[in-house]
Amino acid sequence: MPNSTRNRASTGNSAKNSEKKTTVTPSPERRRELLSTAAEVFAAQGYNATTVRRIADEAGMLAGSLYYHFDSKESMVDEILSTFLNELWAGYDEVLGAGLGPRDTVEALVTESFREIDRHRAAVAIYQKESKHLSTQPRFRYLTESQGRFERAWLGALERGVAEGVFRADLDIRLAYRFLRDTVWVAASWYRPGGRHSPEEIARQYLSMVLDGITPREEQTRRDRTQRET
Amino acid sequence: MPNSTRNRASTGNSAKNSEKKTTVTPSPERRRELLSTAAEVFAAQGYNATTVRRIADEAGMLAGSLYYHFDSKESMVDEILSTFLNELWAGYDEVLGAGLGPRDTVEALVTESFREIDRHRAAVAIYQKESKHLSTQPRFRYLTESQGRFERAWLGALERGVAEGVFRADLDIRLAYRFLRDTVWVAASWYRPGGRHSPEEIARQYLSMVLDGITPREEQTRRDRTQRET
DNA sequence: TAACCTACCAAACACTTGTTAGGGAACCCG
DNA sequence: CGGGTTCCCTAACAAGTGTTTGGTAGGTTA
Repeated sequence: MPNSTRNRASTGNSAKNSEKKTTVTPSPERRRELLSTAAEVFAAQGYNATTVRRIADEAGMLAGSLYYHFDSKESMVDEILSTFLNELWAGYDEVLGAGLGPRDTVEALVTESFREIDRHRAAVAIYQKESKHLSTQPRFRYLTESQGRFERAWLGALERGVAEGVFRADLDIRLAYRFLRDTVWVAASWYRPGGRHSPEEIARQYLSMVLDGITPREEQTRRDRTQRET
Repeated sequence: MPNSTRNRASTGNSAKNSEKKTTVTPSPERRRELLSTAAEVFAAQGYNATTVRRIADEAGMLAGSLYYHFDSKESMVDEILSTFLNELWAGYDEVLGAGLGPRDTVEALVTESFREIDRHRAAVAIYQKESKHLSTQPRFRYLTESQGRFERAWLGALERGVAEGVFRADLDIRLAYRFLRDTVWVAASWYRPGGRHSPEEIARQYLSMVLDGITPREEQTRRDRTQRET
């Protein structure tokens, strides 16, 4: 594995820089197609349990043919996860740069997260299951970095919220952060695009539970009681 | 894999029943020790990514020696998960049979869950990551069944709660169920026994967020405002 | 037509995987 | 002492793994 002889330079190109680019140039559209099916299989079976033969099978070709488009199985997850995280942070940065208040920030982040789950369900599922032990490899260091940005963004919003009195003062901030983070992302394990609820609808419900709890508030109690008496 | 010849019957026992019991009898304590380290590795690396050589290494022995105690890698996860689920349901059944009201039931289930996480952190982590694709195999059908009991228990408590007015009437019950279930069990991914918070303490915080939300309620707002003005 | 490029196949290679077979050291029991 | 049991090691096997190599059908270009 470490000393895999770099080949495919048989046409005798410039021998100076050992660029990763192969001499052939697969079409980016086909790459995306294959990555999409690969992501689906990874998400369903788990990364390690998925054989490249299975991916090829799902794509209607043989195992070796995948290596015309990608240079390793690892590169596939890498590309799946990194493109997902790039799009995710594009959305997040927009929210974080909008100068919203803490509560609006939290709401916007949650909503944006569910939109990303809607768009990248498979990638999110992979991220959840595999990021922990993938991030130990230097190649996937960006996973750890992303997690750090994630934490700072959420913790910041929560802290400001507590300071401004829009969030409860008796919250354990770090616990609340993990609570929010987890509740949002685990949805990828059961969410199916095109189902009964739109991402925005699910976000609304989640926010309602997280912000106000599942027990009735004063006003709601009064209103419900009135309704029940009629 | 399908036609692995059943051996180890060379001593010529009664040839009638093909019992799984081997002729040798490893000590149950040693089994538990090995299962504990195996669970730790499974939880950290994932089941498929974990080699039996790695487990043996962690246990200070060689790969083949594990097969004196267990007859397959699959048997190890099986035993880890089933003993965990047995203990879990012992606790759950006690709660469910206590005749509590819906809210007390939910509180007791959550608290019990965190106690189980405290005791079986590794097993819970494995259950989360692997149960989905393990449950497709007939050997692990009990995982699916357990999930069904799980769902009925939670949904029942939630429905009764809504009917009695102790939970909000506008809840999407199934969404709330998944919300509760996930928020509780994902804690196993970051929880470390012996940390700052006891299981009961974490359960209290979680319940506080789930039941009352993270925004201040009327009374709290008033009290906090008073405190801040002093 | 000839040269070339894209996208795949067929077949293998090197390695890792779970698992097995036989043996042997330490210990208990008679 | 001698037989038996417990627990592990050494050494291998067969299947499966990711990956590479060379080839080739079909389309495009000149």
